[in-house]
Amino acid sequence: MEKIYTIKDIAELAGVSKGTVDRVLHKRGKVSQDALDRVNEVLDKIDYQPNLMARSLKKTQIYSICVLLPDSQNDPYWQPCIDGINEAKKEFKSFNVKVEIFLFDATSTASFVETNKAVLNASPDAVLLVPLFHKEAIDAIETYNSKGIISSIFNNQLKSSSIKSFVGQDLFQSGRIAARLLDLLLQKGTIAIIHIDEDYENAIHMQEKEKGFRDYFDQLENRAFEIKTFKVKHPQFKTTLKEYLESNPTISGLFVTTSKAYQVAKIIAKNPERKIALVGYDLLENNLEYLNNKTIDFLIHQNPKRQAYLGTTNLIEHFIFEKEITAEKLLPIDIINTENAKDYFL
Amino acid sequence: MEKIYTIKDIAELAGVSKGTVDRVLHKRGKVSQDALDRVNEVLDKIDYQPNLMARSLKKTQIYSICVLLPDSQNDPYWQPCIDGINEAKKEFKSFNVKVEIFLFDATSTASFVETNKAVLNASPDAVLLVPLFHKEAIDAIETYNSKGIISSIFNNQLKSSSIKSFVGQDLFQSGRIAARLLDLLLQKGTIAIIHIDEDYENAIHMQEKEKGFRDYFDQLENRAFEIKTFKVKHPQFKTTLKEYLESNPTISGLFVTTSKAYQVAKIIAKNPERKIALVGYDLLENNLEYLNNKTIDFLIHQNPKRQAYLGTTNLIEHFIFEKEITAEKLLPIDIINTENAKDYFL
DNA sequence: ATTTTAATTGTGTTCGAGCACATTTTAACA
DNA sequence: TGTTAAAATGTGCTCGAACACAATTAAAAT
Repeated sequence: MEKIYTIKDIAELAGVSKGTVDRVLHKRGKVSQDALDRVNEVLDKIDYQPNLMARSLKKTQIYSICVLLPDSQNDPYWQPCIDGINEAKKEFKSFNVKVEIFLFDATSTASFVETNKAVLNASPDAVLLVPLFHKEAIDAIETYNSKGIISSIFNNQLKSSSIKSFVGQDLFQSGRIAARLLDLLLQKGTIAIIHIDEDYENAIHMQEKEKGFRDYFDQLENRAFEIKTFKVKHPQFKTTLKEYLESNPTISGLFVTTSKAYQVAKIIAKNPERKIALVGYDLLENNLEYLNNKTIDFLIHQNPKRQAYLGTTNLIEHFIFEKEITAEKLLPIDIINTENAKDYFL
Repeated sequence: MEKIYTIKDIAELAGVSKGTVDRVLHKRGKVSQDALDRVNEVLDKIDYQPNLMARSLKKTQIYSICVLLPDSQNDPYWQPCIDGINEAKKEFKSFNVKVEIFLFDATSTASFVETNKAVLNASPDAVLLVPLFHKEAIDAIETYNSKGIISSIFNNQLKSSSIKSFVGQDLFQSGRIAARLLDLLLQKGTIAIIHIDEDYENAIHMQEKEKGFRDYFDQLENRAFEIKTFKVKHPQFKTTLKEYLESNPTISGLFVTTSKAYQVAKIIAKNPERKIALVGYDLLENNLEYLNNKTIDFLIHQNPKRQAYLGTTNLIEHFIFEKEITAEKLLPIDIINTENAKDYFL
């Protein structure tokens, strides 16, 4: 247990006053070369760790962080994020940080833009956002950057030099995991990748998952599988998928790239004679229902709660502990079946 | 954003001095009924949150926590625990807590007892330990309790009213998960539960896993499986298991209840014509090797790092933030295959 | 050499809680 | 009623860092 040095200790060792040490440490005001050298000599010799309690007690500045994510009203996937953010808030409530949540409509680009404006209006020190809309997100992040506001993202990856941090999963690998599971479930046959609802061209996450999925089967020695892709949007969803399955009687496995596996499950559950293996995403209540009755075989957990929690704490700790912001944090990709599902809610 | 009250604020509101408020808050010294009522009235009305920075700045007392776990020299399973504890140490290094690690020999009851003595000698404020030896652990915990030292455990459950906290997994459920996976892999046939090395009668964790495993198959409607149990200790391990498998040619699945699945894998890998499904525990390097060459189909991750981390932080936060100690924290039981294994090392 | 100005260095207060000690009030007793 | 003991209450310092401001020293200008 090494000695813990204070500014006063350093001042004494260097033969100057604590004011001078302070000036050296914070590079403020003018210090003579002589004093500078003497203080630096001491600083080199010892490992000075500023007392964070004392610092944050003195500092009256309150850091402000805004978190921008989709409203869970339209998509329950986002609800756990709110919980994660609130957990982070609670954990650091004694510190000088204010965390505000801003929700936008995941179906509306305009809403995303507008909410970003509102965030800008609050002029926070940092923003954590879900960059659902590629172009608009880039714009927003550039604007934040130009105002000196730190931007971090979670859930989706998005390349931009203005982004300080990303928390999420390796979606390519995520696709591979789905592939491995269906390989195990089926051994051979035809599998369809189902992209529901979102615009495939703009949804990089779907593309990445598909790439990983196909990559797995491409690398398999025996070409026992045939992989198809099926894209469908909501309004005609039910009939279209039904027809698709009927016209492709060889399909014995489905990989749903979004959290909407329950919608697919609802359809295939109506025809229990035809056993179709089904792998999807996220622990929504609807999904769990079909997981428990074994219509869905596996769910892949994207851990939105932890993503939001880590994204938030990463920023908080940067401000109050001067921690470096972790540029990329990839969370484990959890495989969920009937038996371990409920453990993930604690 | 509600106002943050200080002791001074409360004193003014109640019309007393901050000394009196302090006495009320800490129930020390004598306070007149009148003053007590007035302060409590204010306290009821507002939500006073003591400033933890100020508190820990003032308090010079250093809390001491000892963590007692098996040496990873004999069993690499324990290495991640050390990492988890060090992570906790690092995170809270600015605070007045000292965390010391004590290692014992997992194969020696005497070593466990002795290490507990050493811990007692250090007279810490709390102890976090792995209660590997049932009787001796109970004894140690009782001793700690009698000296006013808080005891928490992780990895193994152990019932005692003197234990303040347990971090671990639901082992019964863990067995069920293994069962579900083998069900999926095989659909039908004979499966053997393999208990390696440890003394089954004293290893409750093995018993619980077996119970859960059997429970799953008992609840299955179609009795498509036959479940056997096989116990073996190290010296004769190799030949015994080989003979066992040869004399039971119908066995097509194995469930190894410890982290030693690689030892089993080594044997069955020698006879690749006979395909045997294998599910085991823990992300040891040896296990991962056989997972990657698909001799092991699934590993169940017991997350020792996180267990140790949470056990430690739980105690630290109790001391510095006066948080309640969480009595039981059950971690999710992660299912690992070739594709998601490496994600768990971040 | 003396004044003025700039550069450097030191001192003292603050943040909020905790606690020792000083002071005041109340109760007890002669 | 006065004295003393006991109970209650208030005051002031401390923790370490930050920062404003005062004090000192050095350099420049007269």
